[in-house]
Amino acid sequence: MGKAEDTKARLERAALTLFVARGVAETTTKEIAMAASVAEGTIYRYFPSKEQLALDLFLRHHQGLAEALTEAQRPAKGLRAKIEAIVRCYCEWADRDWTLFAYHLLNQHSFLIQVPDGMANPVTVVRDVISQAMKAGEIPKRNVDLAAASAIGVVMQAATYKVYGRFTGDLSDHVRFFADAAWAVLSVKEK
Amino acid sequence: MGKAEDTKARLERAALTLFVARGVAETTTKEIAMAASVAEGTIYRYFPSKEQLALDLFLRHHQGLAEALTEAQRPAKGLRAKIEAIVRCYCEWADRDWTLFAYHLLNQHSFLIQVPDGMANPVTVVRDVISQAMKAGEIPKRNVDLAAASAIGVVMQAATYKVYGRFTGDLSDHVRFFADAAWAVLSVKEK
DNA sequence: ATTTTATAAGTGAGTAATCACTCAATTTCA
DNA sequence: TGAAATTGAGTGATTACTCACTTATAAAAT
Repeated sequence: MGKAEDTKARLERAALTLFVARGVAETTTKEIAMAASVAEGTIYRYFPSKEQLALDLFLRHHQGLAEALTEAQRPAKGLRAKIEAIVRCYCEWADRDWTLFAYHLLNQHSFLIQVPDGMANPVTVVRDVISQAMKAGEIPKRNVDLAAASAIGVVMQAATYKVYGRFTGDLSDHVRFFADAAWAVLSVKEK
Repeated sequence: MGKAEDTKARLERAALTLFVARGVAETTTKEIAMAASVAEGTIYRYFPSKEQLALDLFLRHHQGLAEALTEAQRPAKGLRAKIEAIVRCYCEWADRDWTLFAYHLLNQHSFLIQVPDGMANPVTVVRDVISQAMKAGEIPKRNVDLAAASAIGVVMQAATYKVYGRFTGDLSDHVRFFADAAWAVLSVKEK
């Protein structure tokens, strides 16, 4: 890794850690610089602004996750298998870089509206899979967004609880449960 | 309503609306005052600081919701009925004052650690109900926090989607589905 | 090899703007 | 008429960002 790239990576990691620990607005450029062992001015050699740095970090993870989920579910046949593939991929992303994952999870509200049109999107991937399965008659037809939200919530709220420290250990340890639970949610029948 | 109480209520409502629309850190005291049609200084006759105002709003809803959930589930017999009572109560709170609800939902990260020990807590209520049901053998035994997170996620993620505008209409319209889905999550068997 | 030159990387004091909060003066109203 | 409520200009502190300058790196010329 070149010197410049190393500096940029150090800045991103320092910012990430602070953003998760104290929030984006509450983190100062001086703190980021100190944590990365550079002067404040150096930040602006690599990023046009603090906000852009924060957005870059978000979008990179957002797009990367979306593409990984797309690839993960593609070879799987049938909704049940696709769900498991998606859940496994998601949990592995979370466990691989928990700080980045937590940052993405905690700051969706701020950045989701700034996702460029056409950029790969984790939510869309899941929605499309569910929509297909409804058309194919694999699960009961209902409001797709509602069903997707509830199914996704099964995993995301567990991840959120881990961020809050309410439970510990790898998310991946619970892939089977999450997949079964999401499947159960989507299979709920109108009575 | 007295004049002072009216001013205080207007300030709270103005702050709430702005906090949801733009975030707490991004909302200035000047904006809050303008939205409430008072001078900036008036804020400080009713609240010691902007942060305390934000915390007050959060804690009042947090505690109110926890107490309502406790009452709602008490008379219900059996987990299935308790779940439905909890879900219905939660959705009604959301629909009754959506701005306050959205504020609470979007700012848990910042305020949850500041909840005083012993204060009624929505999460604890649900956790206890699930824990009881596991002990009673109504549902399979597993990590209570994990199960609670996934069950709660079914409803909370749907609420989050509504905040993002991904779907519209009252949450209460889907109580039956949420309850069925949460029940299905908790009933998932180890294989 | 040594010096010169060019470019990239890094620095940190300084700047302009913002913002939460104060307080002396004014208005409201019982 | 006195207490309570309100006002808004003022204050001190903070902060994102700039920029003139220094240092490191490497290529080119001698």
